[in-house]
Formats: sequence, C-alpha cells, structure tokens
Amino acid sequence: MPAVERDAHDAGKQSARLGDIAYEKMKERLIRGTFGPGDKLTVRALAETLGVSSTPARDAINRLTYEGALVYAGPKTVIVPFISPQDLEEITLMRLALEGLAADRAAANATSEVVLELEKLQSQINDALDSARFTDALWWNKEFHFSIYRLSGMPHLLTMIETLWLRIGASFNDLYPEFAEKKYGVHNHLAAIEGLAERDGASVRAAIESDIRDGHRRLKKANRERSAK
Amino acid sequence: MPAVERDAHDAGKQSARLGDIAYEKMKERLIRGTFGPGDKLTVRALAETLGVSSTPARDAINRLTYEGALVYAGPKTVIVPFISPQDLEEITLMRLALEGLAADRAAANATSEVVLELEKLQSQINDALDSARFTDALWWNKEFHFSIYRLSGMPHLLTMIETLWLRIGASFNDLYPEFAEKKYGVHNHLAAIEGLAERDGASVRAAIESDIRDGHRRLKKANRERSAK
DNA sequence: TTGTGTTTTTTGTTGCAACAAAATGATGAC
DNA sequence: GTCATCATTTTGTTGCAACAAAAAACACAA
Repeated sequence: MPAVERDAHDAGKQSARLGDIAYEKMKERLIRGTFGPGDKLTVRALAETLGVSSTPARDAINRLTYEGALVYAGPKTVIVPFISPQDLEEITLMRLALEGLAADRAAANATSEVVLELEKLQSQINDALDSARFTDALWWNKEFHFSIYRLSGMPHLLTMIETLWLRIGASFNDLYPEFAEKKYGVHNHLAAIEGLAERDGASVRAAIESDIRDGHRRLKKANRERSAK
Repeated sequence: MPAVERDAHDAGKQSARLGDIAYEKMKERLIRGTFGPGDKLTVRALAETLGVSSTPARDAINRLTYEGALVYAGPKTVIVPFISPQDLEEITLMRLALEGLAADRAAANATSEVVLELEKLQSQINDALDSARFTDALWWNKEFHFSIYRLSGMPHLLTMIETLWLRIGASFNDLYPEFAEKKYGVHNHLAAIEGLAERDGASVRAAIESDIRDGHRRLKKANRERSAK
C-alpha cells in the first residue's frame, strides 16, 4: 500500500534542520546583496557565523553550489559567481520561457485582492526608488514578480524560477545603483496588473516578458559601462 | 546493453568526491528504472550498497531530494515519488517551455554529423522497441533528446531539463511496458531530424513539442488504465 | 617589479559515534 | 477483524577529529 505523499519543502513548513536554516539564511543574504561576485565562502566561516558545526554549513554551501547560486573557482574554493554575458543571455532566455509560462497561467487565478496587493507592492517599489533605497526596490520587485507567479499554482515552476533569480541575484544587486532608473519597469508592471484584472493570460505574459527584456537590456548596458572603467 | 555515458556538462570533470559518485549512480538507477514509485531510500542502506560512509550517501540522497527526484513521505522517510496528474501536467508544461527553447536554439548549431548520429540513435530506438527491450528504448530516447538539446550550447538549460526528466523518470519507467507502442514518436523524431538538417529552429521546436505532447497523452492514458485496475 | 620554488596554513571531505525523533512491530481492548 | 497504545528498532542529523589536497604566504633570484 503506497504511503501518503507529503511534501516537506512545499508546505511552508518550518524545517528544524540546521542545514536548511543555514541555506535559507544564505539565500536571503545573496538576494539582499550582502555578498558581491567573487566573494569567497568557506564552511568553517559560515559555521562560526551561524554558530553551528561544519555539517549543516557544508550542506548549505553544497546545495547553493548545486543550484548554481555559488560556483567553484577551484577544487576547494566556492565563490559568488561572476555572471558572464553568455550566462546572462542564457538565463534571460530561460526566464522568458518559465516566467512567461507562470505569468500566463497566473491570469486564470487572479482575484481583486491580488490586484490590490500588487498595486500596493508597486507603490512600495516607487517609494523605494524615490528615496534611492535600491536594495529595497529590488526586494519589492521580487515580491511583485513572485506574487504573480505564485498565482499559477505551479510549485515546481516556482522553485525553478527562484533558482534562476538566485543565479543572477548577486550580480544584479552589485549593478543596481547604476542599473536603477526612476520609473524603470513601471509601465510593464502596470500592464501586468491590468492583464490580471482582465484575466488575460496572453497580455500578462507579454507584460512580464517585456519587463524581463527591458531588465536584460539595462543590465547588459550597466555591465558594459562598468567593464569599461 | 547501452553503454553508460556521462552528460556533456560533467564529462570532463573528474570529481573524486564520493558524494558526487553516489549521486551519479543513484541518478543512473532512477533513470534506468531500478526503483519504482514508493520505494524507500535510507542513507545507511545506500552507504552499505556503495561501500562508503553515511556522509556521502546522505549527500546524494539530500541532493536528489532537493532536485525533486526523491520526495519526503515523512520527516525521516524519503521515497521515489508517485507522480500525481497535476505534477505530470505541470512538468509537461515546463518541459514544453524549456525543451522547446533548447530545440529551437539547437538548429543553429546543427551539423551533418549530428544528423547522422541522430538517425543512428533513432534506429537503435526502433531496434529496442522491435525486440521489446523497453528500458533500452527509453534510454536511447533520452539520448536522442539530449543530443539535440546539447546542441543549443546552453548548459544551465541542459541541467534544468535533466532534473525535469529525473522527476518523472521513475514513474515513466514504471509505466513503460503499457506506455510503449511500436512506432511511438518516430514521426516526431524524424521531423526533428529534418528540421535540424534544414537549420529550421521553428520546425525543430514544433517537432519536439509534438513529441512531448504525444508522450504526455499516452502517459496519462496508461496511468488512467493502471489506476482503474 | 616579476616570476618561481618552497613552506605554512587553510580547506573540503570523509568516517563515525551519539542523540532525539520517527517508523515499525507487538500487545491488548473492544 | 479494528483500532489505539506501548515498546523496540531504525532513521536522519549533528558535531567532531583526522587526513589529503589546495590555497596562501613567504623567500629569494633575476
């Protein structure tokens, strides 16, 4: 008789495992921009920082490495990755495919409550940009996107999209001051909200794809300017 | 019996880590259908099977769990997953998006050598089906698909597609005897080869998408029939 | 300054024992 | 038989020491 299938990582359950906690904390820091490309990570340092032994610290670093959020710079050296133009190109294409799908499928499950929540998130993005709190703007931007993707009701898809964000997250953060321009993305976000209100999958997809493309264009530009220095 | 071949992205890597070796072996077995849905995995059992200590065995099981190739059936119980209709639906949509992209981008890098290799792989699929060696047919089918996707030159994409195959792999294998029908997929595969020969990305994409959709349809049907018993 | 060979330190991995918690098996009441 | 309760066994996780290998620091020559 088959056992009842439970899903530990999906159910939003608080895992008591130290390794998972370490992983979540590191993920948060990577997204928040605590680290920059090239920063070196060691299991003993992380273990001490978190006050745990080396096993859970090692678990966290290994997992992040498997997911591409960290990379090997040598047999015994893991660092926050530098994103090459090719990497950025590839990941952008994958984001278009996956986030486009999520956006499309989100429309069917849109409610007026979600629309209100998204409008609130958008105003928080605007506020953050107005006061030059770029890290906050990036954070709310992420919340905005994932609030939409969550509507799709596709958990596998959601985790895959998240690992893509994690791969470029640190570089993104690193570039943001140059990357940010007032009103960036506002138009696309408003279009996405409108599409959701009308339950029009195709137009939500178009808005998100446009947002990703715009972001990619600016990121490439910022990267070029930085390299020139 | 088909030879064991490593994928392109880790072909050159001589990873001496026992945990990686354990992971690769388990991956191989899952794809090969050594396990069926519901089979329970334990670190001590795996450790003994492989003749290593619990640490690398645990590493392998944890990694497979993070990737979705194994799932928790309880706080201390990991099993080979049963794929629900919803899971299958979701993963199929993701496969269409990702493998469609890979197929599209493969066309630009197609060579006559690759076309020949694919024709050879297709004849091996046919041979295996003719002699009812379903596991082999499945194996060559995988080689066929990934030979195309490798052409895209997108390593991130390749590993993501692989994890998707791994998630449904065991169920796929489990159903295969009922799933297999002679000439299944031949038409789509030939269309893909033709598209590659003509460097026509759109038609390669269409062929692969059609193949995925056909497979999904048959898999759903087989699953229904089995549940009915 | 730059390169090169050498020494010292740091690092990830592995195996293993201890522990708490979960899974399993046994028992008994209804 | 069915279900609940208890005892036993099995399980994953954690911390830690040992080890080989890699990285960093150093010394010295050109």
